[in-house]
Amino acid sequence: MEKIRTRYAPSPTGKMHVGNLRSALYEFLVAKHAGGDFILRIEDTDQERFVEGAVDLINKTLKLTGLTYDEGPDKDKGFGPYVQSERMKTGIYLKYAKELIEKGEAYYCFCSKERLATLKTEVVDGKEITVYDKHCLHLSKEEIEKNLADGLPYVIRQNNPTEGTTTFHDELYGDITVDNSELDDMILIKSDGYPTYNFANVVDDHTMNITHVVRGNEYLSSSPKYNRLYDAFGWKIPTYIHLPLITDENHKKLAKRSGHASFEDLLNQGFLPEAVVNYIALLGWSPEDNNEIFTLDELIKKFDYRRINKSPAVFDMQKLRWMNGEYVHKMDDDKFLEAAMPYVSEVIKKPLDKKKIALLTKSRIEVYTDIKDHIDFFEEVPEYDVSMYEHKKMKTDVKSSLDVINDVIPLLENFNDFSNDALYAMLSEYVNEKGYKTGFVMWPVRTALSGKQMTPAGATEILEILGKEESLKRLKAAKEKLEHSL
RNA sequence: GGCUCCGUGGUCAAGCGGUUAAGACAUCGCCCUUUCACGGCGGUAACACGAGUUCGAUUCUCGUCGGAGUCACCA
Repeated sequence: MEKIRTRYAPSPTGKMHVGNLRSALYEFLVAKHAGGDFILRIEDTDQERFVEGAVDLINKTLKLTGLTYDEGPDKDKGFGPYVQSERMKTGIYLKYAKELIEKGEAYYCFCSKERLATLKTEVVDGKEITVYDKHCLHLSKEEIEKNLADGLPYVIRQNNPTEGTTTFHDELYGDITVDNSELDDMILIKSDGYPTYNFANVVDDHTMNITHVVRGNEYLSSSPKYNRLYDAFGWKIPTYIHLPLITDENHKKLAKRSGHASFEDLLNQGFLPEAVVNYIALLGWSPEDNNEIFTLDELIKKFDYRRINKSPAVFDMQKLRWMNGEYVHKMDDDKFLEAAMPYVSEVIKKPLDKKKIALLTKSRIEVYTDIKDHIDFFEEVPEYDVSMYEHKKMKTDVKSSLDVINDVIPLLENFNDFSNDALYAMLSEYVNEKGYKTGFVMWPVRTALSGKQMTPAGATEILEILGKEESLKRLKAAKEKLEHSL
């Protein structure tokens, strides 16, 4: 059996959104599951949309996500055949386009923008729909020669039939048949000499021996045109696997232009690359078993493209957050600290044990950016209302809280071992003596220390971290606050 | 609008003629508890509709409706 070769063929026009990444992932998985090769090809034939640095970003993203390619642009060895603008310098696209002209499958077109504008157009949903009228197909040989000799700008168009049908096969969607009358004479070579995606992609996929073309299903309707190209050349048609689209919450295709989250944005929001990859793998595909969490290696083993779903999937930030949390919770403490410390340092300026504070948040956060809200009270007690001392379950109110705090302050003043265990033991003793319930004491103490309803640690842990001096300062402030309110 | 594709809970998603229609996220309740979270247990919630095929349709066929994609010298 031939070796499977897939490619990821992004255009360097900006950030990578999750739809792009998902395509790359599946292309990678289709190849790797079968022990094949995964190739990166940069499609930069649109000079106007080219964005500086986009290629680096693509490389960085693939590296971060572990989608390493077997062949692709290499800074050291030059971009070679893996960047279309470089590839074009060899004249490969024009050569093949001319071959098509000789076969009658393509033709020169000298139509000006002005003439094109006079063509019958229909406006639907704000989009202009124009069908080329094959005007230049009927130019005589002499006219073409003369135009070319005069240096008139031209494009090369595919010559598609107007009758009959074309059928192509997709591994997921089955046979798809389209009336040839739907196939317009798309441009193969632009007037600036660059090939269009439509043409370059066919020439490149063939010459690079791509066996499985895996791409988003927005290409489903143009695939028949590509197949006519393959047939015209007498080339073997690749296996097609069109992927269901990933949409936003409004069920619209994810797109860079609409400002949808890019992989970079997610990273900046505190998401882990592994979690993002894991999550998007599940958008349109599911394994045979019920597992949802797996490494890239496990994915490679399990991935069977026949289990890819055909219907579009909504990108659900909430589930991504959950999944990211799964990864964070399972992380080694050291690894967690490395990533979390910057977020902690951003809020904690006092000389507190930042590592200890960071670790408190590990089981509570889903993404790193959640850290801030959990720990800001360590730096400073926020404004809060005394009603926070009232808790039905703990059976506490303002009065009882003041009593407890009045008791606790001298206890702490005469206590020097500010470690969690010792503090807890000491306060438990007080609780027992008084015949209280634990929460009856801990709730007001914790509230006084934090000014928050929820904290990542219990009262005694907070005491330990804050230390004796700061803790007493806060308790006394709370005492005053409570007295004032009575 | 033409063409193409899609249609199981709010979301992801099993299912591939006979099931009490899985599971996950979210949501709700309970337990655990030094608050919250984690964890554990449980609840609410779905086969778009109409014909046909069949002893029997979520599953096959057709139609309707709904959604999306595409119709560029963008990819």
